[in-house]
Amino acid sequence: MIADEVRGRGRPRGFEENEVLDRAVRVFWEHGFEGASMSDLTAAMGINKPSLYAVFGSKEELFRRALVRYRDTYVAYAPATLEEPTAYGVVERYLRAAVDALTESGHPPGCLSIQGGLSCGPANSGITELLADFRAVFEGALAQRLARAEGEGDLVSGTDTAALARFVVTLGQGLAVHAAAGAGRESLQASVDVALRAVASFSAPPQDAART
Amino acid sequence: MIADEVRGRGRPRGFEENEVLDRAVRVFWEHGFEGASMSDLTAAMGINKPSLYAVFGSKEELFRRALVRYRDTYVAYAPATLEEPTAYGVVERYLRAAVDALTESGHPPGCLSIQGGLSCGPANSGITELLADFRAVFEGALAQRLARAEGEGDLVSGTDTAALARFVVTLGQGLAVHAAAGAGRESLQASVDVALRAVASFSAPPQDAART
DNA sequence: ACGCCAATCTACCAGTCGGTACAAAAATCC
DNA sequence: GGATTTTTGTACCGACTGGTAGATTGGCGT
Repeated sequence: MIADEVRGRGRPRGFEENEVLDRAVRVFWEHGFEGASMSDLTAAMGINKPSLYAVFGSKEELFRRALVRYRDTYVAYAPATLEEPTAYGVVERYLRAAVDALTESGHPPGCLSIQGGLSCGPANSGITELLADFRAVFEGALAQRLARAEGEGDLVSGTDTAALARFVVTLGQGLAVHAAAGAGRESLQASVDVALRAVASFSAPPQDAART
Repeated sequence: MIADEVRGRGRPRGFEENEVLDRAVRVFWEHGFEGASMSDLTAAMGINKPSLYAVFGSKEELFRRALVRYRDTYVAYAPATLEEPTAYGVVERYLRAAVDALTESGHPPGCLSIQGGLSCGPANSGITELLADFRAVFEGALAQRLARAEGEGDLVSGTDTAALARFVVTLGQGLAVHAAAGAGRESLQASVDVALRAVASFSAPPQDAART
């Protein structure tokens, strides 16, 4: 029995937390941490500053909350791709899904973890690190998945799986940069076509047709 | 006879234009357009604001000047790579040189055209576009070079050279993102190793061993 | 040596930044 | 129906933003 709506004792809130957080995500996504002012944020969220500070504490904490919300809402596809049975399948599904997500209509193009604050002023360098750590999480998970694939004989023995994982996420980040600059979905998918050739060159041939 | 030092009639300048511009490049490179305040800039450049405004006009114009200076100083290697005789050679040299430049000690890691302002506040969206255009220039030149390579039989006939060019610059931008986050040179070069496999798969076999 | 003129310095501008004090408003508990 | 408790709205805080006015400095041509 989870009762998160505790029937408070004072005046009830006039907004839902995730709802206003979603709006904050959009503003940060579009303008970055420093480019989004508190006025922009409160205007988009439809609440006043005191309410915002009462719930989220500070601009930086709001951003951290928004980043988590962004992950759960918009990047849930990424870990799911790791469940594909083959390494090639994982990479293909991830890159295809990434391009679709980066160019989906209905939200800003690109990726919050890139747009949010690749570089910040001296006071906000913590944001840059936060985002770098955020991106590193999936790279680590992908590297593990590809290492497993090599162990399973799914990638040719001796494959540098860490380099392959880094290649994939590096391309993914480049795709995010390009998407944010307005590149179309088809042209990005064409880049993915090229990248998949590299991945294919590491994929072990089907077991029933092993060479030698 | 070019006399750019006109021996002025009033008090001579106490600084050299390119010298202070170089310092501005570094500040923008590290903190981005919005993250770099005029105080940061003047402090690093060693001049006062009125001097700065007298020479450069505004923060945005200073950034435009800094970007040109950056291109001439730090990205001169890029167009030079197009002179390699083969498409594979062009791409390999470009990506290798890019990684070296992105991770070179003595200046901030990464690339000004990415760090400078991937996203900006509503007032400075012009900076974002300026940088996107800046990046697009090399992509266009590379696409042309690869198209020429296909015509010369250097790439297999029917190769989507535009997609290949986009793939290469997309990876390059991903490398810049990774480098800015502190990735090491070796690990980035390992990613390039992977990427080159894709490029190799488009390279026509040596003429003296043409198939069929 | 004097006047000219551009470059420099100090001090300042209005506007915005992130963040808050305080009182009115709206719900529950007794 | 108070008294209590929490949220909301307004109005404000000092600090800093990009950008400038005006007096001063210093090297040149004459």
